[in-house]
Amino acid sequence: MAKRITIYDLAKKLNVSPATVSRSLNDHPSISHKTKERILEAARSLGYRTNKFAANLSRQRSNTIGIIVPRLNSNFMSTVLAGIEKVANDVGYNLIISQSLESAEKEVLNAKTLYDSGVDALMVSLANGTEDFDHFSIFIERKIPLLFFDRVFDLPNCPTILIDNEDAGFEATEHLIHQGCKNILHVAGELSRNVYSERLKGFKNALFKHGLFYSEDNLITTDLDLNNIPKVLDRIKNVQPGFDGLFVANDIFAVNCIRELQKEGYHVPKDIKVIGFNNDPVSKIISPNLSTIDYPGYKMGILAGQSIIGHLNGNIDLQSANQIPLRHTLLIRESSLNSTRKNQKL
Amino acid sequence: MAKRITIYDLAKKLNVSPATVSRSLNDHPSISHKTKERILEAARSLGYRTNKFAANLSRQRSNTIGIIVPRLNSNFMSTVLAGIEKVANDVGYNLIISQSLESAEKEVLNAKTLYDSGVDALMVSLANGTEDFDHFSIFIERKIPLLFFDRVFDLPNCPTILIDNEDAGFEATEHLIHQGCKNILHVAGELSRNVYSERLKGFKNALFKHGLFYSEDNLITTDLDLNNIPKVLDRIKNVQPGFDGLFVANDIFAVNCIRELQKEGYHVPKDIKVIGFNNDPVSKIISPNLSTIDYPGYKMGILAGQSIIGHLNGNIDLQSANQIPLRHTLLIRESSLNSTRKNQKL
DNA sequence: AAGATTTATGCAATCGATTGCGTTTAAAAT
DNA sequence: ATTTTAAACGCAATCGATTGCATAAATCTT
Repeated sequence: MAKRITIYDLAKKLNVSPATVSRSLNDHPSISHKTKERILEAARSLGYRTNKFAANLSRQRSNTIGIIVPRLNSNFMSTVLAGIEKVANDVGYNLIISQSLESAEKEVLNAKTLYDSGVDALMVSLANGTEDFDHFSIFIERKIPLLFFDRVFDLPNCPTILIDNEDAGFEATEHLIHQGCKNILHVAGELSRNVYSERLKGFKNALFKHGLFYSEDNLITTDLDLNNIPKVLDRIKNVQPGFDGLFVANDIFAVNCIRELQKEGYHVPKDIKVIGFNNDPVSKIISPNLSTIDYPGYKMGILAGQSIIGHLNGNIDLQSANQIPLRHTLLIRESSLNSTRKNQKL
Repeated sequence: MAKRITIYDLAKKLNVSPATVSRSLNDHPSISHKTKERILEAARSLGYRTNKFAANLSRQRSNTIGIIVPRLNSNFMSTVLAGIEKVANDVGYNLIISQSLESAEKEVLNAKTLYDSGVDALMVSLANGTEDFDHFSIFIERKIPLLFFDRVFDLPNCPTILIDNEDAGFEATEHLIHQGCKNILHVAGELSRNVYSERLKGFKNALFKHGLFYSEDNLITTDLDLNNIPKVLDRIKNVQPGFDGLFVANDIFAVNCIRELQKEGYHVPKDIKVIGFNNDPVSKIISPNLSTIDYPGYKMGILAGQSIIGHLNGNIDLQSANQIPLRHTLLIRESSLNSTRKNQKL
């Protein structure tokens, strides 16, 4: 109905200058308490709302943080986002979220759009397909804070937030070994991404440490899409000597493997012990419950948010710590346990 | 490094007016092909990027859509968002996503912020706590397209996208009845939200149609947070005659109920048949597989996105259809089946 | 070749808020 | 009462792109 009201309208109505109105609205010290009150009151009653386009243009910032993730609809990712949104929202920042759908081209496009949109900072979890990083250089040149989380890449001055995937992979594998596994199959994601290559490293290290043999047979790399399950089953059924352990880089994939294995008559953990990664809610739903690595997504989001906002506010405190590590936890559940006396009920 | 370059820089360098540059960049018809080429080329080589603050201010729109959801980190919601993001991104719109965390106050705040941010449209799935809708009126006054999805409210001229929850609830319940259930417990969400109240309606209708008795004992309303599971278990253990059916308004809650029931020695579906809602991935992981209602989240996102973009572009085609219905599907799986000869393996 | 059209471009106002600097007014100092 | 100092406020430029209208250049008519 009524036109949108501006500081000029307020100024005219109250016989002051637009500058005074602006300063009042922003609680500038050099405005008397009285006039501030008057102006705030008028603004309230007339339903004034600041025009962010103008404000942004003027002060060259948007109070907006851009985010690029591979996909929104994964439990882990949406949990991280929830964490980021929480802290961002608390300090008055908006989030523009876009997904690369694992495509490098889309990631490039998204980065451009977000740059154009004038985001004050950018947070990225890399697509599987991403090979080069030129699309981020404009952010670096323009000193726009850039942060990677989970699927990271080391760029100068860009904080990264992640767990020690190598160590986690090591722990997971060693746990299986402790449970008696001698021949373990590792299902990894795209090795171009740190999270998967690191976990694989840990896997190999553990095998090596315990004198177990590693060959190509012990590894399947995939994009972890569920239609790759048959590949895993084939491998398990056809490779001799048979596998007694399975370490999957992702819980969703792991539980689906278990279901398929069960359909084929395998008994988990008796015939083959399984451990996943992420502590996705499904891990507690599957029977037997899935052992896994807890990967604190929400906390990661919180930390990522705090770090970037620290940057934006010029707090040099934590930012010097360019690598922010997060603690993972090995969760031992039924799917990996050596069934000695564990067979009564569950 | 170098300052950000503007149309004025381009204009000066090419000896044309900023207006010409602007028009070229926007492929305005009244610019000759030749100069357009020159300008585009220069823009490219100098790395010109449009300043959206200025553009937005000038043309009073942002190419941005605001979204408020209860929470990001639910499989259903993030799937819907993925769908919205897909279509929005394809036509050059950005998404600002915020979560209300089921709090009415936060929803109000988010709405204000998004309004201030100058979103061209707003899409909302309501918080449990929301009771009044004044925070949306400014959008309506300003003719900013407003759309509700999933958790909706009927406001004049606001499209809503949802499935027929009443019908779905009815089907789910009737299915249990067909499987022989005589005494069904329904676990509902907050009845202030359409999705849950409608499902309850369907539940009651089905009972009524089949001559089954309904009392308060047959209903538990909760916020569907998992720490309410004990309530459900208590009810099931203590009410006589015992329940032989369980209809839960949400798969996650349902599968956790099943797990707990199993721990207490109940056999699903023999002792009690269970059906959920949403077709969350976990429904296929739980053993026995959970019967449920398929709720096409991704498609909902796509439709919601298309609808709002249709509005923004002035396509009156589908928008007159203010209620966009989505088809749900009853998925019959093991958790609800009358186990006649179904007991061999699974 | 002069006028009528059409095609290309430029001028300048506009979008609304911010902010450095200068000016006025009020309070404090002497 | 006069000068200093500080507190309040206004002026006007600025941020960068858009766009209605006017004008100049090119093309077409006859």
